[in-house]
Amino acid sequence: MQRCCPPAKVVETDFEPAAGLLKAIADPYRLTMLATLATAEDEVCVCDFTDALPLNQPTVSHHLRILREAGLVTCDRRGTWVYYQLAADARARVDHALALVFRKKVHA
Amino acid sequence: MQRCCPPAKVVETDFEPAAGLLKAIADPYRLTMLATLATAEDEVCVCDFTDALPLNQPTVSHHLRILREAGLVTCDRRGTWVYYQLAADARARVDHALALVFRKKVHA
DNA sequence: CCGTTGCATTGACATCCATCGATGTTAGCT
DNA sequence: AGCTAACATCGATGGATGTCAATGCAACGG
Repeated sequence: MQRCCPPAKVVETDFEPAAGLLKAIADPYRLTMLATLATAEDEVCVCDFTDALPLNQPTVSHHLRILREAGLVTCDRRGTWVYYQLAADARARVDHALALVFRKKVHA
Repeated sequence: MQRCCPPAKVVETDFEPAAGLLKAIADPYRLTMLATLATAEDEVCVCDFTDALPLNQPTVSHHLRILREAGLVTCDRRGTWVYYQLAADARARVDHALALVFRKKVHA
């Protein structure tokens, strides 16, 4: 039987970091949080999320923690309240991860 | 006690579709497959993946199915072999989902 | 102080997901 | 037809993930 094809070369890049970043984003509530922070162009208090989302407070805190640990948001406690902000390079980091994936073949 | 802040407005967009698309991508092996298809700029045989990845054949098939159902790749059976190709609008669909999230406030 | 309020953390549970062995299906070869 | 090869599907299993009640902790007000 013939070969199936000219043996294609599977890329060997380590996509673990990129996958981790995308995993942190791949949730409707976390996307809502990111979008809110992006459109606000400013800090947003945690209570705004707990008020607006159909989630209990611990769950909101959980999602915010994931975004925080992914480096996509930063938080700042002032008094009793905690304010979240979109990390300056959040969009850039995601774009970079995608560029790593979708880049075309490099022509010599 | 004072209010925490001028009540920020949480966006009400439905991010389920976007999250679904990102979830389909948020895996290192699936990113590897997409990157391979992108750099190949051509079809890639399933056997190339089963050869190159440390996964059994059913697992490779599983990941390809997820990408297929997300509309990110297409497949074409020719004889015994099945060739996968990056969907033409794959990159655009992901970019659109991200644009939905990271768009700044619309100034009236 | 003491009670309250806002948020984080813990522990438990249910569900989803990645992986693989076994089996099914389709195509080619003799 | 019978055999083999390539890929898909099924079923089971272990690990990851989303959710919430209970608890902890820090900051304010009385």
